[in-house]
Amino acid sequence: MTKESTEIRQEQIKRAVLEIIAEDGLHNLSTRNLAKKIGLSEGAIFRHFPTKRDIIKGIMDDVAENLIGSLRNIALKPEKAEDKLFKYLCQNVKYLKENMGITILLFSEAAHLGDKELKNKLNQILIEQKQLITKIVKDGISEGIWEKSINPEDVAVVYMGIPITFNIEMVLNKSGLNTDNFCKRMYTLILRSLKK
Amino acid sequence: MTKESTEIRQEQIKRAVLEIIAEDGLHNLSTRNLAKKIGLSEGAIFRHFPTKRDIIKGIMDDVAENLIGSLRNIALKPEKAEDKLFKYLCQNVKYLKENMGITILLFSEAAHLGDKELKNKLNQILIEQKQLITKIVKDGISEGIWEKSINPEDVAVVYMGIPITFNIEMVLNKSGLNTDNFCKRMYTLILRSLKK
DNA sequence: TATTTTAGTAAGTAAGTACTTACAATATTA
DNA sequence: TAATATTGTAAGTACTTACTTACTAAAATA
Repeated sequence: MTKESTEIRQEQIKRAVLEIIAEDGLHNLSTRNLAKKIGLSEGAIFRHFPTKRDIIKGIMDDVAENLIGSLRNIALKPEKAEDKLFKYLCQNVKYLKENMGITILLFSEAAHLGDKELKNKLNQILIEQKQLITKIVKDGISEGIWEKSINPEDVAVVYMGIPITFNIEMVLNKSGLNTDNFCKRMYTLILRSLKK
Repeated sequence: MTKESTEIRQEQIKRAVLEIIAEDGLHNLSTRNLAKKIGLSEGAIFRHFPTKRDIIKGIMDDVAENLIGSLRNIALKPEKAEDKLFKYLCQNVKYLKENMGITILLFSEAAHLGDKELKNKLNQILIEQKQLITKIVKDGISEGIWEKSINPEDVAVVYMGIPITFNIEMVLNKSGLNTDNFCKRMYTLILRSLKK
């Protein structure tokens, strides 16, 4: 066995978690299968992560950094709100498509409700996403292009459902839903409810 | 121990499943806890259901009958599309609120992907819901009150996200989200994207 | 009332879980 | 090169899981 640093192994383990979920389903996510996937013994897993929960925690932190980070970039740039909304939605959908396992993992953790720390992490991810959308909507209203009587937070709630529904559909009938089209179509609809 | 018929026990067991999920989380849904909740021995559970999966299957059939049944009633009635849309949304949200455990159960099963039959059952539930919404939108377009260039199926996708998001929020921060208000606010937004 | 069917129990089973332990091989550093 | 820190393994732990078995008590029926 070639020896690798903990850093590399941690990345391999987190990647393997998402692969197992996407390919074989969450019920196959055991430390045994995890080790098999990477080609390590089960004990080696625990050399690099103290518990299985810490692996999940690590993945959640990645989401907070990568997905939320890129969304934040889009939402806070000094661009036209309309363009930001479009880019935001597309980036969101794209990330979920490329990391299919993540959504399943996140919401399953929410469903299991076992761990308050994980629950809070997920909650914060969702809250920030909603805040960013709310911001974009407010920007558009300030620009004068969108109806000012609209409640930006309600728009955020409706928006949030779109990537989630997208992901559920992908999980249920792995049809090759066209991301580009999906993104544009949803954008068109949301825009209709925003415009004056 | 008083003896009860299989019919009664089956209902008790299904109800107990939802209670356990809503109160203690999905990770506490074991046949052991199930039996304890009802006050039976674990073996007795298997007198009335051949496997644990069959219990879940039974609950899914209930959803198909009760929720989808009532939604179908609303969607197919000869009423104004606007009124139907509102009632549909409210009924949907109300059902999820009263049967909190159900959504968690359904999507967790989707996430676990273990059983193709369960997956198909869930898929059909979602497909029919989308079809009903699509129908209402088409009705509104026929009535001439809604923009005919809109794709009714896209509206259905956006719509579907709303009850799901609602439920996720409920699970995550059991705040007493006002159902009436929630329903009206979301309705207002969707209506904006539909109107000419 | 006697018999048969049904619903219950206690105790077990095999398989799976996350995680540990004692030790060995490999890098890194002195 | 020798000492040390690090990463690996095989085997085992205690526990939980869905489900079974052998038997018993209570209804329903003849």
